[in-house]
Amino acid sequence: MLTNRQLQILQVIVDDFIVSAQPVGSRQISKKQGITFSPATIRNEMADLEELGFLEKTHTSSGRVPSEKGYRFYVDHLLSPQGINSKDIQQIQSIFNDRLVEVEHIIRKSANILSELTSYTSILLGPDVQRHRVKRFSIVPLSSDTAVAIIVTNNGHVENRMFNLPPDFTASDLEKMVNILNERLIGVSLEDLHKSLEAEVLAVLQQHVRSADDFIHALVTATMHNSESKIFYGGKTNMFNQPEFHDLNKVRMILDLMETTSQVQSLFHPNESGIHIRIGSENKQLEMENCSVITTTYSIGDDQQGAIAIIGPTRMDYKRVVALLDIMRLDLTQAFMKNRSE
Amino acid sequence: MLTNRQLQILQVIVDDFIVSAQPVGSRQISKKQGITFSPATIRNEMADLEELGFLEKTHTSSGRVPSEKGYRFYVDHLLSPQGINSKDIQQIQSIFNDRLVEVEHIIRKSANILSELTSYTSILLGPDVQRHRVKRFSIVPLSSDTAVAIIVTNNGHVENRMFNLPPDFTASDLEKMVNILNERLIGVSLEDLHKSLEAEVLAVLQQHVRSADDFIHALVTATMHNSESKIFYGGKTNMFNQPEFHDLNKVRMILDLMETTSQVQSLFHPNESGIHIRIGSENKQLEMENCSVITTTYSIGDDQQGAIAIIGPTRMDYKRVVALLDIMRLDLTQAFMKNRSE
DNA sequence: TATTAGCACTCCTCTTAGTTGAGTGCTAAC
DNA sequence: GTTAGCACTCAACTAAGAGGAGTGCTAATA
Repeated sequence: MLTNRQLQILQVIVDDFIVSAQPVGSRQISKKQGITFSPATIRNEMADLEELGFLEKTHTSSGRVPSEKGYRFYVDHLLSPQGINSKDIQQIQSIFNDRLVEVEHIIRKSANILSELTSYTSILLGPDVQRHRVKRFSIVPLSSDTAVAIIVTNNGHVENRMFNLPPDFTASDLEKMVNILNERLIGVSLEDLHKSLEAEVLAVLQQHVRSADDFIHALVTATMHNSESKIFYGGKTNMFNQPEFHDLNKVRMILDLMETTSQVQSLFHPNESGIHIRIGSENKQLEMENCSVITTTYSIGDDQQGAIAIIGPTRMDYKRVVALLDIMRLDLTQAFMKNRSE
Repeated sequence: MLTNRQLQILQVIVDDFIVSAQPVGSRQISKKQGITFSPATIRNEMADLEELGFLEKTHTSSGRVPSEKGYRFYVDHLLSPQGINSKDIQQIQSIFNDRLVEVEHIIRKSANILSELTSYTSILLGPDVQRHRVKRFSIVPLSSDTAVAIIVTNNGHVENRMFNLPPDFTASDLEKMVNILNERLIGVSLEDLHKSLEAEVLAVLQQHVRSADDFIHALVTATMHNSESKIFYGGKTNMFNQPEFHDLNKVRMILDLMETTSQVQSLFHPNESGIHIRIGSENKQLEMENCSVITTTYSIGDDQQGAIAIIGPTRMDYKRVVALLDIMRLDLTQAFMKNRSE
């Protein structure tokens, strides 16, 4: 159990290091407001805190730097909620000024504003298209041998894909096919679609329409392929500002990670509400060992969910980011609720 | 006019510097195959070439480095066409193995392979959607007050956008509207669409349908907004490999430029066929003063055009990149022709 | 007993000086 | 016209020393 004084010192060190990025010395701490004891006392306490694993030194005679355990403790126990500047709140509100209908635009704008306000990198996940339900199928023939299949979902998302028509395919075949699809598949979620297509619809189709296989195949790949939710980035190069990322290799690894959809997806914890903080090696990705990732989710009507992540150095301004994410999450959720009931 | 010997020396220097990234000295040149004269002679020639502006020194007693003028001359007069490794050709061909129907997949794959083969950054522009023609309109109502408008183009591209339905809008209104749109606008190109909508269709619509303005507005913004052709990147972080980009600021500026659609668009010269090379400050963007950009175009059926750009340091392997782009351009053009006539 | 002043010690950082080596320009000989 | 020779330049590296921020420990103090 830490004493009050130790808590106080740990807090000062983390707070100071977050803004200065420099090891914090005892003299420096003693000059802080609220600190009533001498540098020597602080040195003793720091030695204890180091022994307990909350602090580290960069070399034998340097000041102290928070360890991952130190950040973790800070985040869990010392994070007093912070108010956000009214100017910043205004900027967030400006996302919703335009009365945009499209989910995508709102999310894109949110990503940019979040990265601007935090000066870190933001990643926003759009709604998980897989859980949308089919609202309407249609097929538009383009030429004698190609056509494009279109699926509209209940949330207004549109998936489409071109496919080849078999040579003996007629307009009436097409019409029959569309009718069958619309009869059978309305309300099926996209994630279940390929099952339904193959199990239920294929047999019926084959009875009424010649060579339906190609079409079913195209439809299956169309819905399989775009399985991931869309990803929006803000401030991709913001990390260049951080002194800990003056190493080209680190930056490169993180940028490369962000180009890999699967890696980005795994930064999030779907189905967990609230705000989550992963510090340094708590992240599963090796590339992220110098980063902290703060994530949260927001809802987009129904049971649809989106997610937000902020990526910064472990020396991140947790207080501010948590506060901003909290506002953002609520505002987005609210905006999409209003949208729906309009 | 340069003497043969000067040409020879300039060529050796550029060729050498392209692979080594180190200033080239007279002794080093004298050891190259085909060089029969002594370092002292070479030094004299180099002094002349420097006076003529083709070479530069990094400091008074360093070897020589090509100037921009030197690269320009090299590119214009010394670029012997290079054969490409059969393994590389095979890799390019692999793009077309899958017999993909979708233009987008082919282009995406091409971007990746180009960046891999060159170890530079590649940017591919997809077809200019603005020149597609309307094939079919449809509107799918989602709820009592929202609907999604869908435009399918002759090339199988699908644009869509949600909009709000006026409160007194009925299903028959919707049907009428769609019919009118399909009667009047089939065959209109997307770039002319908003004109046609406002000039021709709006009046007709207003006669038959209540409060059509909102819808027209949504349709106009839908087609305006996605006006740019899609951009695909390959090897965004490849430039980290180049020693000239060990400076964080340079890399950052270029990465930021690549996030700005308008800036990226202006790298290209639409409507100019063949291969174009911009060296260093020949690029209009200040961020690109250390880069060379090689661009070309390919055709996607009809009069549709796509474009390719490779971005690397001015010390780029022009020979190889030009050869690769040439193959790529032809293969893409051919692939899309085959696709259409299938 | 808890706190603190004092002091020796550590180690990073910055500066200066010296060495090495690759490369040049110029001159004079071939 | 070409080339060998030589003095000179300058970046890059190494070594040594000064300065300074900060620590840990000891002993004095409240």
